[in-house]
Amino acid sequence: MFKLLNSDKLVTQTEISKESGLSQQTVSRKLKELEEEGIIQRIIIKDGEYIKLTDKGEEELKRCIEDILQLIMRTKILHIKGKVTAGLGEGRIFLSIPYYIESFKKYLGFEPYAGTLNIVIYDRISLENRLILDLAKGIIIPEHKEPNRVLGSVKAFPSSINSISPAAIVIPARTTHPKSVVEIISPYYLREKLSLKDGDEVEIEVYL
Amino acid sequence: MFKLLNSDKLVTQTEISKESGLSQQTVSRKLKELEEEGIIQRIIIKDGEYIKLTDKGEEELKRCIEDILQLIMRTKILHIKGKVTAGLGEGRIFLSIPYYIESFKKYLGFEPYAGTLNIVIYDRISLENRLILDLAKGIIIPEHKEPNRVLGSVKAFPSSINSISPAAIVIPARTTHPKSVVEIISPYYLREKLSLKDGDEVEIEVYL
DNA sequence: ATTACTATATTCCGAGTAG
DNA sequence: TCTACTCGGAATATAGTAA
Repeated sequence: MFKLLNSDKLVTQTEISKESGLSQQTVSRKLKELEEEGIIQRIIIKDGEYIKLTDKGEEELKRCIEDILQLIMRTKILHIKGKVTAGLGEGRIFLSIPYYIESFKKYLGFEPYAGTLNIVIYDRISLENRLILDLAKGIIIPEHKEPNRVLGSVKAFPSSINSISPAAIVIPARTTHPKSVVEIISPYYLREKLSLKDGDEVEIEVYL
Repeated sequence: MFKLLNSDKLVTQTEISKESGLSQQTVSRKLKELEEEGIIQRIIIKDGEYIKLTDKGEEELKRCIEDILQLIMRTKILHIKGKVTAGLGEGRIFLSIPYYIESFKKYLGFEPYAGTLNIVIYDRISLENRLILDLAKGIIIPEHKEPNRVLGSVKAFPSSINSISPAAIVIPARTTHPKSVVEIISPYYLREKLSLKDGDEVEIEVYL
């Protein structure tokens, strides 16, 4: 049932019924209820219907994931692997702003080196774990208003990279990054400390 | 209900009942069912019970998270299958131009092998997914002007091919390709690495 | 084909209560 | 106190159809 729910494709209740093991009638009723609750939006035409999650629906599902995470994250460690890449860095801008440097020191306990290490993710598991970071709590460095600009909030996750710590994945609240890139800060110049060059694979352990 | 489920603390069904809004009787029955299904493990004593998720339970919950992620992911995974074909490659031209090689390294995190793998799509679903790529953001390798020529921008999507990654689908901004062909780059010589010959079917996972 | 209504069948919940 | 049973009523699912 779920898999077909956020499709931009035309689906029929019979298809959903087969996939979910429920009857077509139950699917009909459930979809109607979900629509009435504002979880999904439907366009019904002669040959079937188009179904889309609403923002509210997305929020609810994110809450579900958070609840589940609370449960299974006794292990509290996620693994993300990827390859070192240049550029793409919004993070290095943060590292030139005293407010963020002070905040990292205060919230993470270390003074960050003046640049970030950018990692491109290319496998499904790591990508999923990266998406979980969007939903997980993390350490929030709060928004900071200055006379002529607003410094947006940043979420950070204490991590180790190739077994070196401390380090942290930082995710700006407003990012233009694709979800397949993460930025690491650390007190060390990691490229040197780990002898990394573009394309080298690294393994990140993220502590939730 | 959930929050108390993985506790190493002693909990009573009345507590869970209050937290979940269900009756103590229902909690009793549900816990019994979960235990019989092997999702949780319980130690019941006079003052309450200790409840722990089993490995199976944890797996099931992880599957739930994956399902939900599939639904809400802006970063979606698309599947495209097709058959290996020779020629048609505009891509191999890119791979002889240093600017593109450097850019692929920078934006994708790997140094591409000097040739592309061309895939012909022949089924409706894959074709639809291919068309979605035209609309999706992807990773843009920007246009580059040189004294005597302009190197057009290229859109890339991190992918895996027959579970081998890293790899990327590359789509030139100005292409003469039909929409039913995609070009893959990778650090590997994929034909050899995957023992492919013309006409072999491959499955591509694309990360949006 | 579709989606969805109505009436019947099944499942589920919780009050009372036992152990 | 605990957990867990029985059982009647409520909620939910399906079969048969309508539109």
